[in-house]
Amino acid sequence: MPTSTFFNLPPPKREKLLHAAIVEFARRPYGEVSINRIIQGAEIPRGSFYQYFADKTDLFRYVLRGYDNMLETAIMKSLEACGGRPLEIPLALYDLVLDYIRENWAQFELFMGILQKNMGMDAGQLLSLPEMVLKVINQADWRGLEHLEADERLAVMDLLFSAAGHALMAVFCEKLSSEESRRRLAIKTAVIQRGARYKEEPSC
Amino acid sequence: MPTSTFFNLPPPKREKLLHAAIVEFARRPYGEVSINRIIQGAEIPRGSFYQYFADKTDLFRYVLRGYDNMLETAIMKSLEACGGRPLEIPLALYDLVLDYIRENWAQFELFMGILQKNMGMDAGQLLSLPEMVLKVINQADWRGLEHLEADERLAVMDLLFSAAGHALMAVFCEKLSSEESRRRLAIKTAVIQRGARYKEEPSC
DNA sequence: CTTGACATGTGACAACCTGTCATGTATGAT
DNA sequence: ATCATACATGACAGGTTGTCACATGTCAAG
Repeated sequence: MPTSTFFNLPPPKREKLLHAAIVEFARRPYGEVSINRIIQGAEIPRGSFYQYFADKTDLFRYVLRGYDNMLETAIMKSLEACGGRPLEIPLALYDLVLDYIRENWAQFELFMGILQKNMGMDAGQLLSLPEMVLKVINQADWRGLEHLEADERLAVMDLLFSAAGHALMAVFCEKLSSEESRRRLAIKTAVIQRGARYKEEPSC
Repeated sequence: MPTSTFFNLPPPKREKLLHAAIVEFARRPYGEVSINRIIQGAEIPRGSFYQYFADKTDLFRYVLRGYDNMLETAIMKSLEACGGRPLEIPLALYDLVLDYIRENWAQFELFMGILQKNMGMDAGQLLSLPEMVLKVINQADWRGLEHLEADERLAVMDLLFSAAGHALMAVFCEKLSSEESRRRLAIKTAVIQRGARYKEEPSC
């Protein structure tokens, strides 16, 4: 947690520091992030930085927090966009995020840069995705689906959100075109919906 | 790639260096790995290290490569263990890896430590999992299943392998017990098999 | 043997990094 | 005007990496 001193800072100074930090985190993997470069970017002396943040992880945690709300908003919007139908949510989320990316490219490039460069370090645990998935499950409308136990709902949404995350990451890392990545996500959704069933004797 | 000099090293020396590196990578996140500690552990002078490896990433890549084959073996064994039935493979893999972990704890703790501490940095791209998944798809026996296009097969196995990976990681990070993690993986498998279907008018 | 060409070993070094801390400065209450 | 508290600051110790000039092996040809 940043110190109270940081929050008492005049907003322009605070934001300048934050921006310098975001840029640096987006450009290099965590281990190579240099506080020196950050304070140069923010034009504050070294000592001041440590007045505001305990260390690099403290700053990193704080930076990521800032994106958590954004992601939650996107998820809630996509829940709405597909009328609460749970299986459609991850695809809607994919579209929404990609649209957002195109409009706010600079912003998102930073965010994805941070995720890409640091995922695994801590990012996974810092973004409170698991909680968000639970929230979505509770708010989604499951009535149109054949009955699923709570465990099964969790399983389905876990699979789909994880797939959506991979799909977005693949686009950002330029491993796949956005169309191809969307197509694959759609196939995954469809397969989960239809099921990969073992053959049975005809029963009707 | 390590230099040829490295490969010309007398095996004991080479392995001592490698072991020191593995231990260090397993103990700290990539950015905090200290070449100083590695060369102290291996009892070689600093200059020698740079005669063998271009830098830290070069060493890291090489270390990870060593585990790639191990993983491939495990996957192929699990393919066999479940008689080629594709949907069972990830569960079999989960069991196999967990058994292996219990028997070769020291080895695997290192491996998982490396993955956990560095995943996202590069590990995902270094382990050639995507290729392995393709191989499994080709070798599995899809005849028992209702027809799936090639794309759909890829989608299914992608979902399941990703789920298996998460399941193992959850156990290792002690976020879940091995039983609970296996249970969730089994549910995911079952859901994918059965499908999360929208209700239809009765058709028979 | 001796020479020389080449592969390998070596540690001092510059240049960078982080987190601390003693000291200086502002600000607001009394 | 005094004082306490909050804040600003850069020099510093101790760590890091990658390089490089030089020392030492090794091996084939004269």
